[in-house]
Parts: sequence; structure tokens; C-alpha cells
Amino acid sequence: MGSAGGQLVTTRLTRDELPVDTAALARFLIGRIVVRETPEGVISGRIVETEAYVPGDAASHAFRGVTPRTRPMFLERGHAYVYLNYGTSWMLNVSGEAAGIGAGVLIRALEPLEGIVLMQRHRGTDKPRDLARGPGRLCKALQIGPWADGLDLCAEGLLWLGRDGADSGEVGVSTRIGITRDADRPLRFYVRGSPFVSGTRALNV
DNA sequence: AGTGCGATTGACT
DNA sequence: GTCAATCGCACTA
Repeated sequence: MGSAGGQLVTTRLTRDELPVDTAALARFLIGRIVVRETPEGVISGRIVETEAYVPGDAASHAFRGVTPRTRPMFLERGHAYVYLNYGTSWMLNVSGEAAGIGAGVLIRALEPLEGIVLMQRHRGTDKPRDLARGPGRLCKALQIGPWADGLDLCAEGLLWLGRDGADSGEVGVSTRIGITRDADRPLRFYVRGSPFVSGTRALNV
């Protein structure tokens, strides 16, 4: 678990340790860390909620094949797919399969770790619980936008995935939020009991 | 070229 | 609890 002094060191995830399966990756990413390096300082948060959009999934943007928007979903696992939803909210996804297969993991919520003051500034709220609870909110808190689309999240840079030694806690599984097609599949993963998870009470049992 | 809609959010009753 | 905002994209023609 923690190193000497109780300070947990964050190390970057290598592509080799990412499961080559989008549902497994969504489960794997629970408890991992998103690190954002800004000119003003580092912002990071622990992933507490994900959703998998798997091959052959009618709810996935990649379902109808490669398009200009979904091209990053077809990159080798570990690349960012960032898109604008409802004209208002940016969404961060991690591609989940081998190159040429379209799939991704939506990062839905973070528990703030570092750079909380910066997150508060970006979000316009002080409430820790609301800083990164929701896929659009976490992108706003970390200033993730179209500049990050297609980025390799296993490489050194302004946005990457990491891990420390912390225990992720008990992981629950439910149906996905806000979709209409293939809505009954158990492809949402979350930390049970975490106040930083989005969704209704019933989904988070 | 035109149109309908969504992997959400924030404001409001 | 309800509901409108907002816009790039994918689909139809």
C-alpha cells in the first residue's frame, strides 16, 4: 500500500498492464488515477466510476464504424476519445481494444486528490463532492477538451493515467446511465459507498 | 444542404 | 422533482 511517510507515489500506467478487453478495462480503471498537468499546477483524481462501450454495442459511438469523430475509439487501447455532448459537456473516454476495433471506457467520476483549488476555480464551486462527479464536470474541472482527443494516455504529457498503492474499495456493477440502446447491459462500474459517484441511489447499491 | 438528436448539466418549481 | 440550453455530428436526400 502506501510508501514510507504515508505519501502515495503516482506512477504512469503502461499499455502492457491495460486489459485488452473494454469491459475488463473499465473495471481495471476503477481506483486508478487521472493526472492533468496544467501551467498552474497538477490536478489529479481517483477514478470512482466508469462505463464500458464494447464492440458490437448499439450504445457505442463506434457501432456504425469509423467516422471523423469516433476515429480515436479505433486506436490501440489507452488513447483518449474526447467529444462534446448536448453541445455543452465534454466527455473523456479511454480506447479499449486492439487497433482497428472501436470501443471505449467513459470516465464518469473522480474523487479529487491534487489541485483541488484549481478544480474549484475551473468548476465555479467549492463543494468537493461536486467537483468531478459526472463526466462533463470532471472534464471541466481538469480542463479536458478537444485538444486531448487522440492523446496517448500511457505516454508522458499533459494528461495521463496512473496508479498508486491505494485500495480501490468494493466495486459495484450496474446498467449504464443516460442511454436508450443496449440499456440493460451491466457495463457500469463504481466504488460502492463513494460520495463522489454520480447516478441515483438505486443504481449505486 | 437540411435536420434530428444526444454516454449532461444547472437552474428552477 | 421537471426542463431548457446548445452544437457538432451522422443520417437522409
